[in-house]
Amino acid sequence: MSEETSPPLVIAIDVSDPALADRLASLLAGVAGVRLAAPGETASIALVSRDQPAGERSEIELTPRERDVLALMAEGASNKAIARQLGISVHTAKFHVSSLLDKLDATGRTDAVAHAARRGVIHL
Amino acid sequence: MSEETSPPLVIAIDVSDPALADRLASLLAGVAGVRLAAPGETASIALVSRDQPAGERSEIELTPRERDVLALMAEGASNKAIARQLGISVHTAKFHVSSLLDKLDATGRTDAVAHAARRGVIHL
DNA sequence: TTGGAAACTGCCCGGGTGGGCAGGCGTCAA
DNA sequence: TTGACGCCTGCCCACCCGGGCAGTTTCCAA
Repeated sequence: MSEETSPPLVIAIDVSDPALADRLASLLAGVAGVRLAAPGETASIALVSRDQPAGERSEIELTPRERDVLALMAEGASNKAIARQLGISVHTAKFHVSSLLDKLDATGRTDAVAHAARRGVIHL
Repeated sequence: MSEETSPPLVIAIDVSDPALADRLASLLAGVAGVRLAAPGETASIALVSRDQPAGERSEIELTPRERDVLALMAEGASNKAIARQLGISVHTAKFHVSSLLDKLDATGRTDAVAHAARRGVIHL
């Protein structure tokens, strides 16, 4: 073979804005070692849009501790598990969870991680 | 290039595999019109990993009813709420939830929607 | 110094959750 | 016909969850 150091990266463009998608496509077209995925092809890497609709930059303000708790919640951790892994009491874990539900405008922990994921606060 | 027709695209690399992330970074470094986001900077576009762990292309098989229940779970609905909206008993709702926990290999409903989202079974 | 925010802990309690048990029905393929 | 499967229902029970109450400490800014 012609000694490929590594197989070309297959990249999918998953951007709703057509103009931006087009621009990305032409930019990547000239890059060696990269190939754009055919429609329907399973790519290993994707280019995705990351900004909120521009009016909704609702950077929900979470404290460091709340982020810790939120991350564990997204792993399905119970209050007891959160407490153990963070070295705090169950009561404190519940305290943080309660704040999270409040800030994320959620009715329960499942709703909370779903909201957080939707708003880009966490990445699943 | 007499003039910049548009500002450079700020791209974030959000890939867990360090080697792959590195490769992407060096590939993109030489592309005109593209700039890599600084750590913490809010990028408009992100490169994300898209493939399952390669052995686990597990198109998890859910029954139609299970998809209904899963969608409601992702909205934070309780078993009672699921039952009411689907016109079934709470027991049946619990039955479907239980099947979902099993199929999604989750420890609880929060874990279930997180897993489903990660595996692309649902979109948040 | 005073105040506020973050983080932490405790107790109580109604309701939700998850697991186990034991069934029912209709459909569809072997 | 017999089985498998999806879908449905019921009861029991230990445990978890979320909300309310009240309190502590530390740290930082006004």
